[in-house]
Amino acid sequence: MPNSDQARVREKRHRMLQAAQEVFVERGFDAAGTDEIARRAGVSKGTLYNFFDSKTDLLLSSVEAQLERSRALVEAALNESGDTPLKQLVAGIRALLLAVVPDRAGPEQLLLDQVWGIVARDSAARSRVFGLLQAFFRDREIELRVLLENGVKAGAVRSDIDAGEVTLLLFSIVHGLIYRARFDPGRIDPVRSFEALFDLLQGGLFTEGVRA
Amino acid sequence: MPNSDQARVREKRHRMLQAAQEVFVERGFDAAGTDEIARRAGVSKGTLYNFFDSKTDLLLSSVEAQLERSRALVEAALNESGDTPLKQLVAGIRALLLAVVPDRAGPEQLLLDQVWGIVARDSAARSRVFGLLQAFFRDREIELRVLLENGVKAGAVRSDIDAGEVTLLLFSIVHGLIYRARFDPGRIDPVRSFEALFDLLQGGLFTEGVRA
Amino acid sequence: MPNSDQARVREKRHRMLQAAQEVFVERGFDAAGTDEIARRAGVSKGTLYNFFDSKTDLLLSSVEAQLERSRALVEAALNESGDTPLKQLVAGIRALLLAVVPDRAGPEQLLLDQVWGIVARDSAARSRVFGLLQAFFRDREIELRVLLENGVKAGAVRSDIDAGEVTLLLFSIVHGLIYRARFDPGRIDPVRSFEALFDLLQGGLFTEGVRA
Amino acid sequence: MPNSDQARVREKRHRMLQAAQEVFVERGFDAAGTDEIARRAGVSKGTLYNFFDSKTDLLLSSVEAQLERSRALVEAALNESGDTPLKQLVAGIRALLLAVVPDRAGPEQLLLDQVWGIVARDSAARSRVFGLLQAFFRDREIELRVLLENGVKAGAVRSDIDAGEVTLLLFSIVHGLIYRARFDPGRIDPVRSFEALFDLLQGGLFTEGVRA
DNA sequence: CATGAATGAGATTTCATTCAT
DNA sequence: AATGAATGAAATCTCATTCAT
Repeated sequence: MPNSDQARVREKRHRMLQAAQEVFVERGFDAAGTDEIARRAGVSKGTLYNFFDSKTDLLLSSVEAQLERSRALVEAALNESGDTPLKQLVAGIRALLLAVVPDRAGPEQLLLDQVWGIVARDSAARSRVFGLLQAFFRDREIELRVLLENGVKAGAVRSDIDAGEVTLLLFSIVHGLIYRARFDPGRIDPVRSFEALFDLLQGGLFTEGVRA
Repeated sequence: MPNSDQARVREKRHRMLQAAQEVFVERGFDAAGTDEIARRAGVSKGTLYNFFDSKTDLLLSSVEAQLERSRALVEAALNESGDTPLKQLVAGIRALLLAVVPDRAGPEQLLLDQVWGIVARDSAARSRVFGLLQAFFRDREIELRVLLENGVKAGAVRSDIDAGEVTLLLFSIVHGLIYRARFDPGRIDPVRSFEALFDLLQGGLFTEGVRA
Repeated sequence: MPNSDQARVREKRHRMLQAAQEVFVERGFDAAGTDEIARRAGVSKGTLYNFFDSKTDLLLSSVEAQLERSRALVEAALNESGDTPLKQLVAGIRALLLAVVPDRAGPEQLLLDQVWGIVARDSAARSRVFGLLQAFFRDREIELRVLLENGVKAGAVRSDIDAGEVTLLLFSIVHGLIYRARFDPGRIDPVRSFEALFDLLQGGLFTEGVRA
Repeated sequence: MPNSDQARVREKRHRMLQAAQEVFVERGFDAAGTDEIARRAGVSKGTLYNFFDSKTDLLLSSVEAQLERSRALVEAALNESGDTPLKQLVAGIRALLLAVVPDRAGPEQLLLDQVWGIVARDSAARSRVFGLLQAFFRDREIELRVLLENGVKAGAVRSDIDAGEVTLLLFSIVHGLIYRARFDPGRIDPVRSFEALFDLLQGGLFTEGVRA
């Protein structure tokens, strides 16, 4: 039954990544022990190292898996979003935000925090994680820039803008609000702030209403 | 000469923080050794521990010192900035950006990266570092919100906005561009993007030109 | 075809011993991995353990196989050697030397090196390997002592000697030159030194010429 | 009291080497644990690693110390030996033999066994240990060759010999007898065999009696 | 106050061996 | 008989922190 074997292997790998993610987020990368990860995954340490080269590989593979989940969430949101380019655009940005805000999407979003301490000391890890993040955000940007351009064509977005530049700024606000909310959660609610942003842009950047 | 003694002590403390900062940025917090920090500072490890409680304390104290330097830079920029509220506002935001972008302000700005691995495992550190960052950014926001409100009074800024909200969004863009530029430096130039933002806001948020 | 089966089994066993020998010599016993041995032999690790009880057994069996090869080399040399007892004696000693000097007989002769680290910690292994070596060298000594005694009878060797004692000393020189050449290869050439020994013994121990 | 400090440091280093030597000989290099070495030396593992770079360094430093002890033993024997070159020569060779035969000089002489497994996998260790052994035996050879040459001048040694060659052969017998006695201790007594060698050489190589 | 030798808990990773298929 | 994934004990080495001098 090679088919069932493959499924079991995939499931085991998934369990290990899941456990790793949890422990990394709870304890931080360096304080996380491979012992605990293996125990939570229900495998031996040896098996852990059969699947992953090192603890660092385990972290970066977890990041990879998490980005894939976020991608799927945004994709689903885009498919379900409204019928005008502007509604789709707003839905897409909101989905991205919801997919990566720890308060909403769950603590596993804090996994990315753990890479910054690694990239300072490990150039191979730096290359890999930077590549992953670049690819993820460039793909998301392309999706949304298309929607923005459609909005321009439909007359729903100011036509004298540089769509790429605006997309980047919108994404930066996503990044920035999330970053800020991390250490100032009592004051900053990224989702609420984003609603306010849409209101602000309406009449400026946007020529028609964007609130649901 | 107690005066000279005090100066010598302060200078020694400064040297230790400087050395710590360098090593933390070069190697990452966990890989950084107190041995090397002490050696670079020209003191013994015992002395290091007379001044700081722990390696974590050393990191957080370094962060504190760096935020103070950034604060001074922004203050200086505001004092030298133009004579209209809008020019002052733009100068202030630009100064903040320049003060905290690693590419411009130097690699020591990467110090903050090292904090995220710590806060996951040490709640006391989390409280302290979050407090520092909250205070720093709230103070900067207050300064700039005042300028924005002056801009409203002077008719240079749209009057139907929530100044606090807009300030937060402008700051978020600062955060977000810096965050993004870290892992996508070939594509993102935060300073250039900010100039583009001002152009975009002109005619929308701003009612008059903001470029120098 | 049970006959062909037996041959296949023997050949497989041979391949495993060959691979083990190579890896032990290249990496040292403890650094050698059963994974690599199995891979080089073209079998699975499970098969390896069907043929051999443990990694130690694999090493000692390799030693055994190598001693058998050396025995065959010496036997062949004796059969082909000259017609006088003295010529046969010299040929036999030279053959032994050539069969066990790593520089001439190949690096597999270094296999025995790996044994000394094992015998310190494993008394069962010690018994087995000491037994193998004792048997090998006693057999060789008996062969050569007979030749020496024949030489005495033929008047080619001083008659007032203890043949057993002299044989032992000649063998010790073989051992010693090989041992020394291992760590001082630039200075010691065991084969050349042995020729010099024969010259020296001529006129003393031997009463007639021994050089070919 | 820097003087007393130095002495304490030296004594501590000595204790660590002593403990290491014991454990290496008892268990073999790879099976020896740094934990046990530290415990027997009465220091912590950290201290062990303050003095020695690695377990391998600890082994090679132990070998170095042991060679120095052997050197001192031979030197003392030479100083106390008889008044004729021949007596000194025989005393020197006997002292060397007694200094390095495990049965007589103690089990620590088995330390050298442990290096052969290391040199196969560690070229830096190989260089170092080969250098140590080369230096030790070359120095001993020089000492004894001088005595042999003095014996020639005094007419006590055959004058048509190559003193270097003969020295090497005598040393090889030392090596070889020790090697052989290791795995065939019931049959080989190196000291007795050496006495027999002197008897054999008398009248051949030596022109006068050498037994005390 | 300063020093730096000593500590020892703790972490990652390896690898011989087993056994279900 | 053959396979190779899984095991998990074990081992070296590091490093923040202390404290006697």
